[in-house]
Amino acid sequence: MKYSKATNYALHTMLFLAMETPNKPVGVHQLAERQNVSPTYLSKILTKLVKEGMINSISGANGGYTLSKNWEDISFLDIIHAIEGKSSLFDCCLYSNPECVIKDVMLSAEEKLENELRNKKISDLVKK
Amino acid sequence: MKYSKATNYALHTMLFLAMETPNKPVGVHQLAERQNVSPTYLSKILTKLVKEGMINSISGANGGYTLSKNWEDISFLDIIHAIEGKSSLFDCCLYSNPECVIKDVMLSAEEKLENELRNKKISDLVKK
DNA sequence: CTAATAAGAGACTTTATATATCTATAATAG
DNA sequence: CTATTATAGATATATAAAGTCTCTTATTAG
Ligand code: SF4
Ligand code: SF4
Repeated sequence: MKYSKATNYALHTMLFLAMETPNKPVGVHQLAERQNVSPTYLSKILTKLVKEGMINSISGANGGYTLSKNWEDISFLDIIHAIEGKSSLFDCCLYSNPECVIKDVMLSAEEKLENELRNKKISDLVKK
Repeated sequence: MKYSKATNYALHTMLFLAMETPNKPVGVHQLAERQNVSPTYLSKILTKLVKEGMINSISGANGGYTLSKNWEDISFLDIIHAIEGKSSLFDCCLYSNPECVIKDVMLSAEEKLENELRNKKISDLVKK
């Protein structure tokens, strides 16, 4: 079990954008170069962030990506969910079993992880 | 990112063994049947638990698996680590960067998850 | 001792997912 | 119109998970 590289790229891109001049679009080429990843692949990842409303994309010359208006509220968990999906880490075969003991432990542990990631925002990393 | 099925099988097997008469070996065939998994595959998973000293295996007629002496101390985290390995969930490209901000957040969140899993033991599920 | 039983080991196959790449299309600034 | 830049979809490659098969080793009931 590991976070995907795509999640890593998404987090770094958000951090880069947060450190840039606001409202000035940054092209995927530049973002990809800083992370040693192909622009087309990064583009595909960033499109997920666009669809979740975390960043805006601007086509055409001088286009690129900018952070969305509400970017200061975006948490690590939001970004991870956008890339990895929102389903639980633990797949139980019988969700209907109300007596289940294993599931409770696994889900409560996952909740601790998510709480921490929900409380950390990209904007926390920028404000010094 | 998801826990593997192998982890699921390992957790369930530990729970089954904990509910059985102590010291009476349970064969892999029986354990596999209860989980709808092939015996040879489950065997491969259980061998990992044997190597970590969590369970004992007994060959030959009337053989099978028993919990190890210290089984009451075995945590969820121990079992998960035995199957999934102990490496971090977050792979950072530059571990050497002391200024890293993303890594700190990811590792501290993982720590919260692990703390919870470390505090929950299989024996907690059996004692009523 | 022998035959049946049961775990372990290694090679292999299959399936699924992650990680890309390639090409074509759409939007926009100048 | 043309150069630039994002988006979409098909395809390809790599890696890992999940499962099978066969042979070996250990134990014990009889
Ligand atoms: S014990 Fe819980 S985790 Fe296991 S099969 Fe039942 S419901 Fe699922
Ligand atoms: S910022 Fe942190 S996570 Fe990102 S490359 Fe640097 S050390 Fe790694």
